Amino acid sequence: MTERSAVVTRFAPSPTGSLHIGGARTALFNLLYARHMGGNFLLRIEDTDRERSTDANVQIILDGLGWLGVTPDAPPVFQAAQADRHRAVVQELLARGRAYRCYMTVEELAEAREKARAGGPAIRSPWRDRASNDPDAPHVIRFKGPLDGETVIDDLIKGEVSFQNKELDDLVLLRSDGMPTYNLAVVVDDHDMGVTHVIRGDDHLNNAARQALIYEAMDWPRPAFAHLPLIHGPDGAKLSKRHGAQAVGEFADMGYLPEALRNYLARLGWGHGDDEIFSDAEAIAWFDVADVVKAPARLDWPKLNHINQHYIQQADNDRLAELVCEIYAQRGSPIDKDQRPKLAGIIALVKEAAQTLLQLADLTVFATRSRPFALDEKTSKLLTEETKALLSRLRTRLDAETEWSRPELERTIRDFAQGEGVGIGKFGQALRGVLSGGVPAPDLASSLMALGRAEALARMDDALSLLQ
RNA sequence: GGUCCCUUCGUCUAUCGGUUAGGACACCAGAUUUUCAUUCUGGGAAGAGGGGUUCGACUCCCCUAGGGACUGCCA
Repeated sequence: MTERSAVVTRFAPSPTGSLHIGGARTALFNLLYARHMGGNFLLRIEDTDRERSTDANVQIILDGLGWLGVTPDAPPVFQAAQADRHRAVVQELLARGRAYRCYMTVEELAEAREKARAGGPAIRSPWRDRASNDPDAPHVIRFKGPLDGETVIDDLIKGEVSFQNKELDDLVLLRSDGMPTYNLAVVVDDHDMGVTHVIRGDDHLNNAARQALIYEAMDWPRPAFAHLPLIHGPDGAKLSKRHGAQAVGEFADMGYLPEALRNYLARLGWGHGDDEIFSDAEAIAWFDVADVVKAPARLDWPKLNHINQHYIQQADNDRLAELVCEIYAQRGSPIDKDQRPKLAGIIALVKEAAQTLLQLADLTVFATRSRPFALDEKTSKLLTEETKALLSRLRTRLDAETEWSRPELERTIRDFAQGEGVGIGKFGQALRGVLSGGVPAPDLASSLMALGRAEALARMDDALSLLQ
């Protein structure tokens, strides 16, 4: 677009709740675009609503972004701290005749609003053209918008969007308690922070016109706007709690890897040909806000799971072991630190079947449970005299195994079946049950590997003696 | 109600006037198999509807329908 020297984007969440998945994607797109253009990505905490903003929520946002790997290039700017600057701009607007004091009561306002909704014109305070200027009486300061003409937003995603100025009401700039409002604060802060590209949710498209008017009134250059469609739930409705999760912290708790969520989010509302799985570097090289899809996208759990599974396969086993340990701890059955290398080995054998870290943890349970344990009903039934005799002989063979490796164990099992003149099916399920106790386990050779010789043989002994 | 936005397989998307409308997830079938899963092969599946513009529209314009956002001294 223009020849601006350096691109500056920002993510501006309000700490009145947790960091939503939609917000996380907005932040990601801001980051990707800034990186793509070789610019900077900033974070601004919009805490002008003093009643609902909390430090805890600020921390949640920071933690969430950190976990996702979408971190700003500078410390966050806190909007409320800029209140003096905001007020100064309002004074300037007043001086320029582009704002006015409004003394309407809440009742009068409610009435005007009702009228506006019933088909009347946009809200315009009767004080707009009144001379009264008593700074001591309770009042708000409103923007004095133009009555005619139109305001055009050249949105990078939506294209040209025009608004009739007469439809735009005179928004409040300064509340009666002297605190600036959102629409004023964003404009001032974006200007002060040198933001060149405002990339934010679709829900702000209407505000863009009002904000454009403020830029104009201050004779400030307008940034480029890009309004992203919102993320909806699987049913097409606005994403909410009943859809499973909305806070990024919840996605972490559900066992998603940050790089998987990043990849999924990037693909949600944006595409690059047939590419589905790509690295951060590729995303940066390929991403352009102008390519973002105009329509809202729905969150699709199965696809997220699939991508997550892919990244679990790619992930380093020691890292996965550490994450799985955390899950064990959360579940109230922590594992000793020195067991971690062994856990990593187990993970290597079972991870192909895991779509989430929670599932990965489940898949390791068979190997980490402590002996002796009761056998499940199904396995008990399988253990007939005949099968036990088979397993007993197999135990001898395994005990004599010189090399405890997967291919070797596989061969031993095969040879054993052949030598006995039976199919693997004759004892395979029973052996699995004996080794695992009935919880999910991988193929026989892998299970034996995961347990190690001593543990595997001990478990067989347990089962065989238990049922003597 | 008003203003604004959106509309390609079930879902995410590719296509930037000329394609048998491609891919991925999901689904179905088959193969492999000692459970579950994985893996492999194959399959069904789309331009909301109606008008234009054009030699030719998914692609450009208009209308209708449906969905969404906003309509606060919230952000």
